[in-house]
Amino acid sequence: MPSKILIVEDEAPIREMLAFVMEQHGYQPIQAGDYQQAQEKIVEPYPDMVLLDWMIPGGSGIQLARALKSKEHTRHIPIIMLTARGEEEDKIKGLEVGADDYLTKPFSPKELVARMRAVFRRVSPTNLDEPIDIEGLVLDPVSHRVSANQESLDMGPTEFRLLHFFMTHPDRVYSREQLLDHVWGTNVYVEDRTVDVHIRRLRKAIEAHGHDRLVQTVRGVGYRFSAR
Amino acid sequence: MPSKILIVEDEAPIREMLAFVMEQHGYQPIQAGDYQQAQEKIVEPYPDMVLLDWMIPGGSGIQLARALKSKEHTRHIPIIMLTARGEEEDKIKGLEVGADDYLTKPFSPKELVARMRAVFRRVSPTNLDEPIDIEGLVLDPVSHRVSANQESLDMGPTEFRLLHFFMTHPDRVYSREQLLDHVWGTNVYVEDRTVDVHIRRLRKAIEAHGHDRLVQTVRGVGYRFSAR
DNA sequence: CGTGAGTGTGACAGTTTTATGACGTCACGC
DNA sequence: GCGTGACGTCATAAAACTGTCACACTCACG
Repeated sequence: MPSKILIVEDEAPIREMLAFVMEQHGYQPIQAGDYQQAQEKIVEPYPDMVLLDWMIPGGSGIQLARALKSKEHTRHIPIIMLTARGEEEDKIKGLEVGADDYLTKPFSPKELVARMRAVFRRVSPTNLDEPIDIEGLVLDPVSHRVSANQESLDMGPTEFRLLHFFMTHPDRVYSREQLLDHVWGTNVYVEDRTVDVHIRRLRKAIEAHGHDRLVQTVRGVGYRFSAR
Repeated sequence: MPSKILIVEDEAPIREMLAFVMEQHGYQPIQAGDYQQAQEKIVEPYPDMVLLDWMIPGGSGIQLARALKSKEHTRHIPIIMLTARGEEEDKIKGLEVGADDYLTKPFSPKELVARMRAVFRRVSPTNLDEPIDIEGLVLDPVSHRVSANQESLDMGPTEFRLLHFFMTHPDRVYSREQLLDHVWGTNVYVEDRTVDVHIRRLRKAIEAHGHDRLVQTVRGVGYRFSAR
């Protein structure tokens, strides 16, 4: 799941460089050259992090940070400030306003990415995931493993996600489209019938243990996961 | 059985808040405002976990952590450090001393509880300095040696740390990034793929004894150490 | 019984991800 | 200065996974 990173930086070359670095590391950059643009980009789907140049024209970064941190829906979005050397006071102010970290220019891409990782790690709550057990079929999100009778089952990543979705949403019929949305993610274009194939693979993976009945076909509608 | 949680925090309001949160979640809070008090509270019945503010007057948190981890009866008690923003080095030190996790203030009660659960889950089985034996593969943290069938195995320092981390955190997937954080340390910038190479070297070091299955690849996610 | 729509299956070719061997560098002890 | 061992990075080989098809099979209904 590529994270959306909003880059607020008025100097185009630097902005482009940042965007490039983001792409290199699997993030999805969104660029804004000034306060105005930034405001416009902060709409759903919200960015997962903001890289905020402190000195953007048309309003200081502090305003944007404050605006972000004061609204319910954007409060949680972490902000990394980018400051020029020696703007110590700004750093302090920035942290007070709610920035989560800062970097002093010039910085290396490596350092930036490392900081981003650290911030992400810090702000994202730990998984509470407990193992899910349905009819002896156990899915443990922590070890990322499915097992039955102490034996681990082998399956591909997609099958795992599919099963995970099913086990957390049992006893309910989902159309192929809904499954695509939930398991594959929105904005992924794939044939409906692809779901069938993965259902098949999932069944195959768990059938050896007599659990294939758990995945049920509802003709004309979709699939359901249920212990009956 | 409510778990006793020792809260070591000098700022009374924060301490009270923590105690309140603990009660809300069914834990039994024990409060200490400084090092001295904390020492006094660490008697039978021992607390089941310590929330330790790093900057307590009358002795730094590190001392308390070290004291706890050096005594037989308290060695196993997990410690969660509470640090102020930006004390990166302290975190590292804290983890070295034996803290099990850390939280950066300010943090949400939700996050705290989540971390606590995670730590409980993680630390429950293993002790710190005792040799760890998994499937005949024995790691002695004290002598810094690994052996299988009385034969000691040869591996580089990084592989040893990696194996040590794995053996103390089995049955859990870790992404390459997480492994870098835990084994290489934060603020070290190396490529994700470097982990692969060390996994390779680790496997090679232990495979001669039929233990290579212990290190498992979880495609698209990372690696896991598990006896299956 | 036919029929047609809806599903199950096995195969396949393209991609993505991981395993592996090699290489240059660096720190250290001789 | 010279080996030596450990590291991180690369290029390439090897696996594993994916989305689609074509075709077999089922089921509901006339």
